[in-house]
Amino acid sequence: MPELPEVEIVRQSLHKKIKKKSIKKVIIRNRNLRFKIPGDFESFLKDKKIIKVSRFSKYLIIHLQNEYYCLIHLGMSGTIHILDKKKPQKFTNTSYYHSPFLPEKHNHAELEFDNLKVIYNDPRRFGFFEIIKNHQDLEKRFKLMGPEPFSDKFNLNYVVNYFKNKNKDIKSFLLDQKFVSGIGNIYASEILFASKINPFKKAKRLNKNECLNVILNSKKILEQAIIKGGSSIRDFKDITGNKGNFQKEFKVYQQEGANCKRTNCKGIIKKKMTSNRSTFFCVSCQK
DNA sequence: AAGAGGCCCTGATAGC
DNA sequence: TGCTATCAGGGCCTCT
Repeated sequence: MPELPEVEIVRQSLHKKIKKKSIKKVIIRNRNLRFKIPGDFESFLKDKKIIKVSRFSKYLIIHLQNEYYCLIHLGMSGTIHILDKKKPQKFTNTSYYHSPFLPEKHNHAELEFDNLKVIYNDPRRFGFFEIIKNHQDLEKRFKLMGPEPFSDKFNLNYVVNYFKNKNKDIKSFLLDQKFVSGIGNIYASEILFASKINPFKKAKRLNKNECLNVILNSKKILEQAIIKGGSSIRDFKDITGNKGNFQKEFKVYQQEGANCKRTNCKGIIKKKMTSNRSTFFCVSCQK
């Protein structure tokens, strides 16, 4: 669910809250996430100081002392909540769409600090944790993935070469983390609308200019989403914390049946399901 | 080897 | 009311 912009919003507030603090206690209530949390997970974190929280793609990276790293992937439904023990009534909500109240169920993991608790909640359990024990392994871990849209590596040469002879449709490539990292189902549709490209066009059929538009719009839309605090498509009516606003900017996502927002376009927004995922696009101006 | 599709899981909502 | 079906922002695995 959370794509790069949402994970970045979580990162920013998490970093502010826990940097330079030491983990006093680790509680795992349910080890059965996307991947099983190993039995020695707690010992890697306990009594370690947080250097900083960074991010690659949709992964949060908690930098621990001694070059240890704890990766967190939120999957589809993972959220992170911070409970301030000094003000037990109030939650700082680093998730971008839940209500400010801590959910009662599915709080699978807790990191306790002196006056603070970080709680990982994930109903569907598609998220996961991963411990990485040195800097080289961290680099290796993300080397297998494509560049982020913001990276200089995500340029015209890279994309044009990558798409040669590729018979898969362009939308699938935007979701393919080996091609580009951080884009998910919402922003893929939005990027292709902005680029006036039909999501089901085969990648090898894209000309240079279309490739360039995909590159530029990927950067632009993700940047704007971060500035707007991410997208909150569910449950955001009661948020007092970091409420996202980018969902107000959706041009096609969840806009099935609406008129195309492009001036002078008379098209209708259509939704198409392929392999259980929805794609939204204008039938008229996306060629 | 690339590409299509199934599957992991729970919850919210729609339709009968 | 209570059942069933469908869909949700991800990504790994298997089959062809």
